Amino acid sequence: MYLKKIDFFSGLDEESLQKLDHMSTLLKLDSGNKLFYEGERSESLYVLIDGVIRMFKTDSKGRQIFIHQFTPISLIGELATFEKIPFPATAEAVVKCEVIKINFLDFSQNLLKNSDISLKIIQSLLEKVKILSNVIHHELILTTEGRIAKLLVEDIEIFAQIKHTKIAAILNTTPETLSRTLTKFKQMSYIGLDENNALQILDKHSLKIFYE
Amino acid sequence: MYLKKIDFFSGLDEESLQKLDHMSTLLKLDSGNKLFYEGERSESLYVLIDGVIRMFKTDSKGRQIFIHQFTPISLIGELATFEKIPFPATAEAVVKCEVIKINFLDFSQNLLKNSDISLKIIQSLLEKVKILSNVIHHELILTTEGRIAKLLVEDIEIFAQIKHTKIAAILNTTPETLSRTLTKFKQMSYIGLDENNALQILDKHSLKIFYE
DNA sequence: CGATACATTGAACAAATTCAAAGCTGGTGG
DNA sequence: CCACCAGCTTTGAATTTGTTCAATGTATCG
Repeated sequence: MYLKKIDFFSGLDEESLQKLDHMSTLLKLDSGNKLFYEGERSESLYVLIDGVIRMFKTDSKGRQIFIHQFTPISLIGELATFEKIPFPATAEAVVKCEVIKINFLDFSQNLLKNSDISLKIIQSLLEKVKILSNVIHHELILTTEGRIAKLLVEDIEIFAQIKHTKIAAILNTTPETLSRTLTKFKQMSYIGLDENNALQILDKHSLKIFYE
Repeated sequence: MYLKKIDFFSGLDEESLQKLDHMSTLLKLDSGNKLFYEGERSESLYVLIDGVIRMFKTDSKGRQIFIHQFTPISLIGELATFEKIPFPATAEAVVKCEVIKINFLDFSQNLLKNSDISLKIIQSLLEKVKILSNVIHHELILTTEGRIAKLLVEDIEIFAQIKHTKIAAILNTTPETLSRTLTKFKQMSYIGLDENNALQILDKHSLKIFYE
Protein backbone atom coordinates (compact mmCIF):
# COMPACT_ATOMS: atom_id res chain seq x y z
CA MET A 1 0.00 0.00 0.00
CA TYR A 2 1.34 3.41 -0.97
CA LEU A 3 0.53 5.02 2.39
CA LYS A 4 3.24 2.96 4.01
CA LYS A 5 5.92 4.66 1.95
CA ILE A 6 5.01 8.11 3.13
CA ASP A 7 7.25 9.34 5.89
CA PHE A 8 4.42 11.21 7.49
CA PHE A 9 2.73 7.93 8.36
CA SER A 10 5.81 5.83 9.04
CA GLY A 11 4.96 5.66 12.72
CA LEU A 12 1.68 3.89 12.10
CA ASP A 13 1.16 0.19 12.62
CA GLU A 14 -0.51 -2.01 10.04
CA GLU A 15 -3.95 -1.66 11.57
CA SER A 16 -3.79 2.14 11.66
CA LEU A 17 -2.61 2.19 8.08
CA GLN A 18 -5.63 0.13 7.10
CA LYS A 19 -7.88 2.60 8.90
CA LEU A 20 -6.13 5.50 7.24
CA ASP A 21 -6.58 3.86 3.87
CA HIS A 22 -10.31 3.69 4.47
CA MET A 23 -10.63 7.29 5.55
CA SER A 24 -8.64 8.72 2.67
CA THR A 25 -8.72 9.05 -1.11
CA LEU A 26 -6.02 9.87 -3.60
CA LEU A 27 -6.62 13.02 -5.63
CA LYS A 28 -4.88 13.72 -8.90
CA LEU A 29 -4.67 17.35 -9.91
CA ASP A 30 -3.59 18.79 -13.22
CA SER A 31 -1.53 21.93 -13.40
CA GLY A 32 -3.74 24.89 -12.60
CA ASN A 33 -6.35 22.87 -10.70
CA LYS A 34 -7.27 24.24 -7.32
CA LEU A 35 -7.10 21.94 -4.30
CA PHE A 36 -9.19 24.47 -2.38
CA TYR A 37 -10.08 28.14 -2.53
CA GLU A 38 -9.55 30.85 0.06
CA GLY A 39 -12.73 31.24 2.07
CA GLU A 40 -13.94 27.66 1.59
CA ARG A 41 -14.50 25.38 4.55
CA SER A 42 -13.28 21.86 4.76
CA GLU A 43 -13.52 18.65 6.69
CA SER A 44 -10.39 17.16 5.18
CA LEU A 45 -6.68 17.15 5.64
CA TYR A 46 -4.46 17.04 2.57
CA VAL A 47 -1.05 15.47 2.21
CA LEU A 48 0.90 16.43 -0.89
CA ILE A 49 2.81 13.37 -2.05
CA ASP A 50 3.77 14.38 -5.58
CA GLY A 51 4.01 17.69 -7.44
CA VAL A 52 4.05 21.31 -6.30
CA ILE A 53 1.23 23.26 -4.67
CA ARG A 54 1.25 27.05 -4.73
CA MET A 55 -0.57 28.95 -1.98
CA PHE A 56 -1.72 32.49 -2.54
CA LYS A 57 -4.17 35.04 -1.23
CA THR A 58 -6.18 37.41 -3.40
CA ASP A 59 -6.47 41.09 -2.55
CA SER A 60 -9.39 43.41 -3.19
CA LYS A 61 -8.05 44.37 -6.61
CA GLY A 62 -7.78 40.74 -7.67
CA ARG A 63 -4.02 40.60 -7.35
CA GLN A 64 -2.55 37.33 -6.14
CA ILE A 65 -0.29 37.57 -3.10
CA PHE A 66 2.13 34.67 -3.15
CA ILE A 67 2.54 32.92 0.18
CA HIS A 68 4.40 29.65 -0.33
CA GLN A 69 5.04 26.69 -2.59
CA PHE A 70 4.76 23.26 -1.01
CA THR A 71 6.70 20.25 -2.18
CA PRO A 72 6.20 16.63 -0.99
CA ILE A 73 5.73 15.48 1.70
CA SER A 74 3.63 18.30 3.14
CA LEU A 75 0.51 18.39 5.22
CA ILE A 76 -1.69 21.15 3.82
CA GLY A 77 -4.79 22.84 5.15
CA GLU A 78 -4.53 21.77 8.76
CA LEU A 79 -5.21 25.22 10.22
CA ALA A 80 -8.62 25.57 8.59
CA THR A 81 -9.51 21.96 9.24
CA PHE A 82 -8.44 21.74 12.88
CA GLU A 83 -9.87 25.13 13.74
CA LYS A 84 -12.97 24.79 11.59
CA ILE A 85 -12.36 28.13 9.95
CA PRO A 86 -12.30 29.02 6.23
CA PHE A 87 -9.07 28.45 4.35
CA PRO A 88 -6.99 31.62 4.59
CA ALA A 89 -5.51 31.06 1.13
CA THR A 90 -6.03 29.26 -2.18
CA ALA A 91 -4.05 26.09 -3.03
CA GLU A 92 -3.26 25.57 -6.70
CA ALA A 93 -1.37 22.78 -8.45
CA VAL A 94 1.67 24.21 -10.27
CA VAL A 95 2.31 20.90 -12.03
CA LYS A 96 0.50 17.56 -11.95
CA CYS A 97 0.03 16.65 -8.31
CA GLU A 98 -1.03 13.75 -6.17
CA VAL A 99 -2.68 14.53 -2.89
CA ILE A 100 -4.10 12.29 -0.22
CA LYS A 101 -7.37 13.63 1.09
CA ILE A 102 -8.13 12.45 4.62
CA ASN A 103 -11.46 12.76 6.36
CA PHE A 104 -10.67 14.87 9.39
CA LEU A 105 -13.34 13.51 11.72
CA ASP A 106 -12.16 9.94 11.26
CA PHE A 107 -8.56 11.07 11.50
CA SER A 108 -8.98 12.97 14.73
CA GLN A 109 -10.95 10.17 16.34
CA ASN A 110 -8.68 7.34 15.32
CA LEU A 111 -5.18 8.58 14.70
CA LEU A 112 -4.61 11.81 16.58
CA LYS A 113 -4.05 9.98 19.83
CA ASN A 114 -1.11 8.18 18.24
CA SER A 115 1.88 9.99 19.67
CA ASP A 116 3.98 9.55 16.52
CA ILE A 117 1.22 11.21 14.55
CA SER A 118 0.84 14.04 17.00
CA LEU A 119 4.57 14.67 16.84
CA LYS A 120 4.32 14.78 13.05
CA ILE A 121 1.49 17.26 13.39
CA ILE A 122 3.59 19.36 15.73
CA GLN A 123 6.46 19.30 13.25
CA SER A 124 4.16 20.25 10.43
CA LEU A 125 2.66 23.10 12.45
CA LEU A 126 6.10 24.35 13.41
CA GLU A 127 6.94 24.36 9.73
CA LYS A 128 3.82 26.41 9.01
CA VAL A 129 4.64 28.90 11.75
CA LYS A 130 8.12 29.22 10.28
CA ILE A 131 6.77 29.72 6.77
CA LEU A 132 4.30 32.39 7.86
CA SER A 133 6.90 34.06 10.02
CA ASN A 134 9.15 34.22 6.97
CA VAL A 135 6.35 35.60 4.82
CA ILE A 136 5.82 38.36 7.37
CA HIS A 137 9.52 39.12 7.42
CA HIS A 138 9.70 39.10 3.66
CA GLU A 139 6.68 41.22 2.95
CA LEU A 140 6.60 43.53 5.95
CA ILE A 141 10.22 44.08 6.89
CA LEU A 142 12.05 43.80 3.59
CA THR A 143 11.62 46.27 0.75
CA THR A 144 11.11 45.07 -2.80
CA GLU A 145 14.78 45.75 -3.39
CA GLY A 146 15.64 43.60 -0.36
CA ARG A 147 13.51 40.70 -1.55
CA ILE A 148 15.11 40.80 -4.98
CA ALA A 149 18.61 41.01 -3.50
CA LYS A 150 17.81 38.07 -1.21
CA LEU A 151 16.61 35.89 -4.06
CA LEU A 152 19.66 36.80 -6.14
CA VAL A 153 22.00 35.72 -3.36
CA GLU A 154 20.07 32.63 -2.33
CA ASP A 155 18.96 31.27 -5.67
CA ILE A 156 20.56 33.03 -8.61
CA GLU A 157 19.86 30.03 -10.84
CA ILE A 158 16.13 30.66 -10.79
CA PHE A 159 16.68 33.81 -12.87
CA ALA A 160 17.88 31.65 -15.75
CA GLN A 161 15.29 28.93 -15.17
CA ILE A 162 11.98 30.71 -15.17
CA LYS A 163 10.56 33.84 -16.75
CA HIS A 164 11.05 37.10 -14.91
CA THR A 165 7.31 37.65 -14.88
CA LYS A 166 6.95 34.53 -12.73
CA ILE A 167 9.83 35.55 -10.51
CA ALA A 168 8.16 38.91 -10.04
CA ALA A 169 4.97 37.11 -8.99
CA ILE A 170 6.86 34.98 -6.47
CA LEU A 171 8.46 38.14 -5.08
CA ASN A 172 5.08 39.88 -4.96
CA THR A 173 6.20 42.66 -7.23
CA THR A 174 5.79 43.59 -10.91
CA PRO A 175 8.01 42.66 -13.86
CA GLU A 176 8.71 46.38 -14.31
CA THR A 177 10.01 46.84 -10.79
CA LEU A 178 12.06 43.65 -11.06
CA SER A 179 13.59 44.84 -14.33
CA ARG A 180 14.40 48.29 -12.97
CA THR A 181 15.96 46.84 -9.84
CA LEU A 182 18.11 44.36 -11.76
CA THR A 183 19.22 47.21 -14.02
CA LYS A 184 20.14 49.24 -10.96
CA PHE A 185 22.09 46.35 -9.41
CA LYS A 186 23.90 45.89 -12.71
CA GLN A 187 24.80 49.58 -12.87
CA MET A 188 26.20 49.33 -9.35
CA SER A 189 28.11 46.19 -10.38
CA TYR A 190 26.49 44.08 -7.69
CA ILE A 191 25.48 41.64 -10.39
CA GLY A 192 26.56 41.05 -13.99
CA LEU A 193 26.18 38.72 -16.93
CA ASP A 194 28.46 35.74 -17.49
CA GLU A 195 29.56 34.35 -20.85
CA ASN A 196 26.15 32.65 -21.29
CA ASN A 197 24.26 35.84 -20.56
CA ALA A 198 23.16 34.39 -17.24
CA LEU A 199 23.08 36.59 -14.16
CA GLN A 200 25.91 36.21 -11.71
CA ILE A 201 26.67 37.76 -8.34
CA LEU A 202 29.59 40.19 -8.35
CA ASP A 203 29.25 41.69 -4.89
CA LYS A 204 27.38 39.47 -2.48
CA HIS A 205 28.23 41.63 0.49
CA SER A 206 26.58 44.73 -0.93
CA LEU A 207 23.49 42.78 -1.91
CA LYS A 208 23.16 41.33 1.59
CA ILE A 209 23.02 44.82 3.02
CA PHE A 210 19.64 45.23 1.33
CA TYR A 211 18.07 42.46 3.39
CA GLU A 212 20.08 41.88 6.55
CA MET B 1 1.88 24.84 43.84
CA TYR B 2 0.94 27.53 41.34
CA LEU B 3 1.71 25.36 38.29
CA LYS B 4 -1.26 23.20 39.08
CA LYS B 5 -3.64 26.09 38.52
CA ILE B 6 -2.47 26.72 35.02
CA ASP B 7 -4.73 25.19 32.42
CA PHE B 8 -1.83 24.49 30.15
CA PHE B 9 -0.52 21.92 32.63
CA SER B 10 -3.81 20.61 33.90
CA GLY B 11 -3.22 17.28 32.22
CA LEU B 12 -0.08 16.57 34.22
CA ASP B 13 0.04 14.22 37.15
CA GLU B 14 1.65 15.14 40.46
CA GLU B 15 5.02 13.66 39.56
CA SER B 16 5.21 15.52 36.25
CA LEU B 17 4.23 18.74 37.97
CA GLN B 18 7.09 18.23 40.40
CA LYS B 19 9.47 17.71 37.49
CA LEU B 20 8.11 20.79 35.76
CA ASP B 21 8.59 22.81 38.92
CA HIS B 22 12.24 21.83 38.96
CA MET B 23 12.85 22.70 35.33
CA SER B 24 11.18 26.09 35.48
CA THR B 25 11.51 29.49 37.11
CA LEU B 26 9.04 32.30 37.56
CA LEU B 27 10.05 35.57 35.90
CA LYS B 28 8.58 38.90 36.89
CA LEU B 29 8.77 41.62 34.29
CA ASP B 30 8.05 45.29 34.70
CA SER B 31 6.31 47.24 31.99
CA GLY B 32 8.75 47.84 29.16
CA ASN B 33 11.02 44.92 30.06
CA LYS B 34 11.88 42.62 27.20
CA LEU B 35 11.31 38.89 27.60
CA PHE B 36 13.52 38.31 24.58
CA TYR B 37 14.77 40.20 21.55
CA GLU B 38 14.36 39.42 17.87
CA GLY B 39 17.46 37.58 16.69
CA GLU B 40 18.34 36.06 20.07
CA ARG B 41 18.50 32.33 20.54
CA SER B 42 16.93 30.47 23.37
CA GLU B 43 16.75 27.16 25.19
CA SER B 44 13.58 28.03 27.04
CA LEU B 45 9.86 28.00 26.61
CA TYR B 46 7.83 30.79 28.16
CA VAL B 47 4.31 30.63 29.49
CA LEU B 48 2.64 33.97 30.16
CA ILE B 49 0.50 33.59 33.27
CA ASP B 50 -0.14 37.24 34.15
CA GLY B 51 0.05 40.52 32.27
CA VAL B 52 0.30 41.38 28.58
CA ILE B 53 3.18 40.69 26.21
CA ARG B 54 3.53 42.64 22.98
CA MET B 55 5.38 41.08 20.05
CA PHE B 56 6.90 43.24 17.37
CA LYS B 57 9.52 43.17 14.65
CA THR B 58 11.86 46.03 13.84
CA ASP B 59 12.47 47.14 10.27
CA SER B 60 15.62 48.58 8.78
CA LYS B 61 14.57 52.12 9.64
CA GLY B 62 14.02 51.23 13.28
CA ARG B 63 10.24 51.23 13.01
CA GLN B 64 8.40 48.69 15.11
CA ILE B 65 6.00 46.44 13.23
CA PHE B 66 3.32 45.25 15.60
CA ILE B 67 2.55 41.54 15.39
CA HIS B 68 0.42 40.53 18.35
CA GLN B 69 -0.38 41.01 22.00
CA PHE B 70 -0.51 37.91 24.16
CA THR B 71 -2.68 37.58 27.23
CA PRO B 72 -2.62 34.68 29.75
CA ILE B 73 -2.41 31.74 29.38
CA SER B 74 -0.12 31.74 26.34
CA LEU B 75 2.86 29.69 25.37
CA ILE B 76 5.39 32.07 23.85
CA GLY B 77 8.57 31.48 21.89
CA GLU B 78 8.00 27.87 20.93
CA LEU B 79 8.93 28.28 17.27
CA ALA B 80 12.45 29.54 18.00
CA THR B 81 12.95 27.06 20.80
CA PHE B 82 11.66 23.93 19.08
CA GLU B 83 13.36 24.78 15.80
CA LYS B 84 16.53 26.14 17.36
CA ILE B 85 16.34 29.29 15.31
CA PRO B 86 16.58 32.92 16.44
CA PHE B 87 13.41 34.59 17.70
CA PRO B 88 11.65 36.19 14.75
CA ALA B 89 10.31 39.02 16.93
CA THR B 90 10.84 40.87 20.19
CA ALA B 91 8.62 40.20 23.23
CA GLU B 92 7.98 43.16 25.53
CA ALA B 93 5.94 43.45 28.70
CA VAL B 94 3.17 46.03 28.24
CA VAL B 95 2.32 45.92 31.94
CA LYS B 96 3.81 43.98 34.85
CA CYS B 97 3.96 40.36 33.79
CA GLU B 98 4.60 36.95 35.27
CA VAL B 99 6.13 34.38 32.99
CA ILE B 100 7.17 30.81 33.65
CA LYS B 101 10.48 30.04 32.00
CA ILE B 102 10.92 26.36 31.24
CA ASN B 103 14.15 24.67 30.28
CA PHE B 104 13.41 23.21 26.87
CA LEU B 105 15.79 20.29 26.99
CA ASP B 106 14.29 18.99 30.22
CA PHE B 107 10.81 19.71 28.95
CA SER B 108 11.24 17.85 25.69
CA GLN B 109 12.84 14.87 27.35
CA ASN B 110 10.36 14.54 30.18
CA LEU B 111 7.02 16.05 29.23
CA LEU B 112 6.67 16.13 25.47
CA LYS B 113 5.75 12.45 25.36
CA ASN B 114 2.75 13.21 27.54
CA SER B 115 -0.13 13.20 25.09
CA ASP B 116 -2.08 15.89 26.95
CA ILE B 117 0.92 18.15 26.71
CA SER B 118 1.44 17.43 23.03
CA LEU B 119 -2.19 18.25 22.36
CA LYS B 120 -1.71 21.53 24.23
CA ILE B 121 1.31 22.22 22.09
CA ILE B 122 -0.70 21.48 18.97
CA GLN B 123 -3.41 23.86 20.14
CA SER B 124 -0.88 26.53 20.90
CA LEU B 125 0.77 26.10 17.50
CA LEU B 126 -2.57 26.24 15.74
CA GLU B 127 -3.22 29.48 17.58
CA LYS B 128 0.14 30.81 16.35
CA VAL B 129 -0.58 29.83 12.77
CA LYS B 130 -3.92 31.57 13.06
CA ILE B 131 -2.32 34.71 14.50
CA LEU B 132 0.31 34.87 11.79
CA SER B 133 -2.22 34.13 9.10
CA ASN B 134 -4.30 37.04 10.41
CA VAL B 135 -1.25 39.30 10.49
CA ILE B 136 -0.61 38.47 6.85
CA HIS B 137 -4.21 39.17 5.95
CA HIS B 138 -4.19 42.39 7.90
CA GLU B 139 -0.96 43.79 6.60
CA LEU B 140 -0.83 42.40 3.07
CA ILE B 141 -4.43 42.22 1.94
CA LEU B 142 -6.08 45.07 3.79
CA THR B 143 -5.24 48.71 3.16
CA THR B 144 -4.62 51.08 6.04
CA GLU B 145 -8.19 52.30 5.60
CA GLY B 146 -9.44 48.72 5.82
CA ARG B 147 -7.51 48.04 9.02
CA ILE B 148 -8.88 51.19 10.63
CA ALA B 149 -12.44 50.38 9.52
CA LYS B 150 -12.06 46.85 10.92
CA LEU B 151 -10.88 48.06 14.30
CA LEU B 152 -13.70 50.60 14.44
CA VAL B 153 -16.30 47.92 13.84
CA GLU B 154 -14.73 45.27 16.03
CA ASP B 155 -13.54 47.34 18.98
CA ILE B 156 -14.79 50.90 18.91
CA GLU B 157 -14.24 51.25 22.67
CA ILE B 158 -10.48 51.14 22.27
CA PHE B 159 -10.60 54.55 20.60
CA ALA B 160 -11.80 56.08 23.86
CA GLN B 161 -9.53 53.95 26.02
CA ILE B 162 -6.07 54.52 24.64
CA LYS B 163 -4.28 57.31 22.83
CA HIS B 164 -4.59 57.41 19.08
CA THR B 165 -0.81 57.30 18.77
CA LYS B 166 -0.88 53.84 20.37
CA ILE B 167 -3.78 52.73 18.22
CA ALA B 168 -1.84 53.87 15.18
CA ALA B 169 1.09 51.74 16.34
CA ILE B 170 -1.14 48.68 16.79
CA LEU B 171 -2.53 49.24 13.30
CA ASN B 172 0.97 49.69 11.90
CA THR B 173 0.28 53.15 10.62
CA THR B 174 1.00 56.71 11.74
CA PRO B 175 -1.10 59.01 13.93
CA GLU B 176 -1.42 61.35 10.94
CA THR B 177 -2.90 58.70 8.68
CA LEU B 178 -5.22 57.51 11.45
CA SER B 179 -6.41 61.06 12.05
CA ARG B 180 -6.97 61.74 8.37
CA THR B 181 -8.87 58.49 7.91
CA LEU B 182 -11.11 59.10 10.92
CA THR B 183 -11.83 62.60 9.59
CA LYS B 184 -12.74 61.09 6.25
CA PHE B 185 -15.04 58.50 7.83
CA LYS B 186 -16.69 61.28 9.84
CA GLN B 187 -17.23 63.37 6.73
CA MET B 188 -18.86 60.38 5.07
CA SER B 189 -20.98 59.85 8.19
CA TYR B 190 -19.72 56.33 8.68
CA ILE B 191 -18.79 57.29 12.23
CA GLY B 192 -19.68 60.20 14.51
CA LEU B 193 -19.35 61.48 18.05
CA ASP B 194 -21.85 60.68 20.77
CA GLU B 195 -22.85 62.97 23.65
CA ASN B 196 -19.61 62.11 25.50
CA ASN B 197 -17.49 62.93 22.48
CA ALA B 198 -16.73 59.25 22.04
CA LEU B 199 -16.62 57.72 18.57
CA GLN B 200 -19.63 55.71 17.54
CA ILE B 201 -20.45 53.70 14.43
CA LEU B 202 -23.14 55.24 12.23
CA ASP B 203 -22.86 53.00 9.18
CA LYS B 204 -21.34 49.61 9.92
CA HIS B 205 -22.18 48.25 6.50
CA SER B 206 -20.17 50.89 4.65
CA LEU B 207 -17.21 50.40 6.99
CA LYS B 208 -17.24 46.65 6.44
CA ILE B 209 -16.87 47.18 2.72
CA PHE B 210 -13.37 48.49 3.39
CA TYR B 211 -12.21 45.16 4.77
CA GLU B 212 -14.46 42.38 3.53
C1' DC C 1 11.63 36.92 -42.21
C1' DG C 2 7.70 37.94 -39.15
C1' DA C 3 4.91 36.80 -35.24
C1' DT C 4 4.65 36.58 -30.61
C1' DA C 5 5.85 36.75 -26.18
C1' DC C 6 8.90 38.67 -22.95
C1' DA C 7 11.71 42.63 -21.21
C1' DT C 8 12.72 47.38 -20.69
C1' DT C 9 11.89 52.27 -20.28
C1' DG C 10 9.32 56.54 -19.42
C1' DA C 11 5.69 59.09 -17.37
C1' DA C 12 1.77 59.48 -14.59
C1' DC C 13 -0.42 57.89 -10.57
C1' DA C 14 -1.54 56.06 -5.88
C1' DA C 15 -1.01 55.12 -1.07
C1' DA C 16 0.95 56.22 2.77
C1' DT C 17 4.87 58.29 5.42
C1' DT C 18 7.57 62.08 6.92
C1' DC C 19 8.38 66.63 8.27
C1' DA C 20 6.74 70.94 9.84
C1' DA C 21 3.45 73.84 11.82
C1' DA C 22 -0.63 74.92 14.08
C1' DG C 23 -4.65 73.68 16.99
C1' DC C 24 -6.69 71.50 21.16
C1' DT C 25 -7.20 70.03 25.77
C1' DG C 26 -6.93 68.78 30.33
C1' DG C 27 -4.36 69.12 34.49
C1' DT C 28 -1.55 72.19 37.52
C1' DG C 29 0.33 75.99 39.96
C1' DG C 30 -0.12 80.72 40.96
C1' DC D 1 -10.42 80.67 38.91
C1' DC D 2 -7.90 80.76 34.96
C1' DA D 3 -3.80 81.05 32.29
C1' DC D 4 -0.39 78.17 30.71
C1' DC D 5 2.18 74.23 29.47
C1' DA D 6 2.97 69.62 27.66
C1' DG D 7 1.42 66.29 25.21
C1' DC D 8 -1.76 64.82 21.97
C1' DT D 9 -4.19 65.65 17.46
C1' DT D 10 -4.91 67.72 13.23
C1' DT D 11 -3.67 69.76 8.84
C1' DG D 12 -0.75 70.85 4.88
C1' DA D 13 2.98 70.00 1.78
C1' DA D 14 6.68 67.37 0.19
C1' DT D 15 8.64 62.82 -0.35
C1' DT D 16 9.04 57.95 -0.91
C1' DT D 17 8.14 53.51 -2.81
C1' DG D 18 6.19 51.03 -5.92
C1' DT D 19 2.37 50.21 -9.35
C1' DT D 20 0.03 51.03 -13.64
C1' DC D 21 -0.32 52.21 -18.29
C1' DA D 22 1.65 52.89 -22.66
C1' DA D 23 5.24 52.51 -25.83
C1' DT D 24 9.34 50.61 -27.45
C1' DG D 25 12.96 47.14 -27.76
C1' DT D 26 14.61 42.41 -28.30
C1' DA D 27 14.93 37.53 -28.81
C1' DT D 28 13.55 33.28 -30.52
C1' DC D 29 11.46 29.94 -33.23
C1' DG D 30 8.75 28.20 -36.75
